[in-house]
Amino acid sequence: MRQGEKSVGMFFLTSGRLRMQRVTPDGGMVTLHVVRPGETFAEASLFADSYQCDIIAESDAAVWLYPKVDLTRRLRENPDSLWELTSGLARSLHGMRLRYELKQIRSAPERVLQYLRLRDDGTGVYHASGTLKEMATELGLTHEALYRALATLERQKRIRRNGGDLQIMSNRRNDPFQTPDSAD
Amino acid sequence: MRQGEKSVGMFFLTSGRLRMQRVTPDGGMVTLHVVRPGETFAEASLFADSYQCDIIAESDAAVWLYPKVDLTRRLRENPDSLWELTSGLARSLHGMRLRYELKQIRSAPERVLQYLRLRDDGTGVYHASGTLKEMATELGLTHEALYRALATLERQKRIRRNGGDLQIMSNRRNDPFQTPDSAD
DNA sequence: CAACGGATATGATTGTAGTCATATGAACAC
DNA sequence: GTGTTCATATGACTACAATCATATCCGTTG
Repeated sequence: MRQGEKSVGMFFLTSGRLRMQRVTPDGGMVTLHVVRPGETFAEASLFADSYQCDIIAESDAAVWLYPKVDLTRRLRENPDSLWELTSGLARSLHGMRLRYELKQIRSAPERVLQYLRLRDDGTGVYHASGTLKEMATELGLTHEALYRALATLERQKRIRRNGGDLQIMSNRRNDPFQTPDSAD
Repeated sequence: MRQGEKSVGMFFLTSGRLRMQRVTPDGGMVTLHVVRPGETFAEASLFADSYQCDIIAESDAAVWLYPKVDLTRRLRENPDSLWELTSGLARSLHGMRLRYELKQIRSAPERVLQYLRLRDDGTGVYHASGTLKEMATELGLTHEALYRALATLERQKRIRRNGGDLQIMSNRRNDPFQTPDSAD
């Protein structure tokens, strides 16, 4: 899909990897976003007449297309579906903010720990879905850095590992039953 | 505002700085998002009954509240306003993706250049609105790193500076008036 | 079985952004 | 005029993630 083409609708990526990029006036190339499976993209096409960027498949990829005309009609006729789209966008936005904030953390061990905390469902156990390499990519680290970070955290007894499971070790300081933690 | 409290609505920050954070089950603290002036936040509160995080004012701050009940009523009665909210979210999402992608670039000079390219309106001139320090914050760099990056880019003749203006120097390959610069 | 590829791991080295210190210039107060 | 504050700038040093190399373990395939 090319910059300036008429927008046909919104997409959902089922497999592969896409790169959204733009040619800048000075002739340079800027990557706007890398799309990974499970993501919707080009949502803005619903509100604009043409795409403002190129989309390149970095590998064989499969997408669903939500054709603009169908989708807008459906959204107009059925307010609930629009509501659903909106809440989906709000969720995505929240997710992006989380990922962004995670990247503000420079130290690899800290970043990994916060990542695990975000995924903590209360049990404190994170069962690595997929490989550590994938987790490294998601964290924006090289896999080597992730291995080292996990080793460091384990050495510091801040996490425990068995097999693919990662368990955060409690942080509570004076706890028998939890004292209010100095919150920054 | 505290984790678990009943959600009262969505906010818009006019001044100050807020930190959205969450206490994790292990007693640790995770920053979810730092809100800066001009941003809306807690959009998800429209779709949930309670806030899932604390919001702390890091300085004196002023916000507008869009009360949930009023807003939802208005959005239900007036589909156009819902449409507007949705497109706003899509735009915010796009903006976050840009910022995220920018952070993937590790080299400070490259990051700065891409940032300028994103802001290129075609003239190739970026008039620094605000200080360079603010720009550094937005780029996720220290101000020292930004000063050095700008100096480097200027030395490499990839940008030009006069006063507060930053101009990207052309990169075009087949430009008769320009030596082909190995781009990327 | 051996051979291969991939994930996991760790060691050695390097590049570079962060950190701390310091200097200059402009704006402003008194 | 002097003092204060802030943005801008640069130098010195450090920390640490990336990079490259190497090794082990495992599952698959022939």
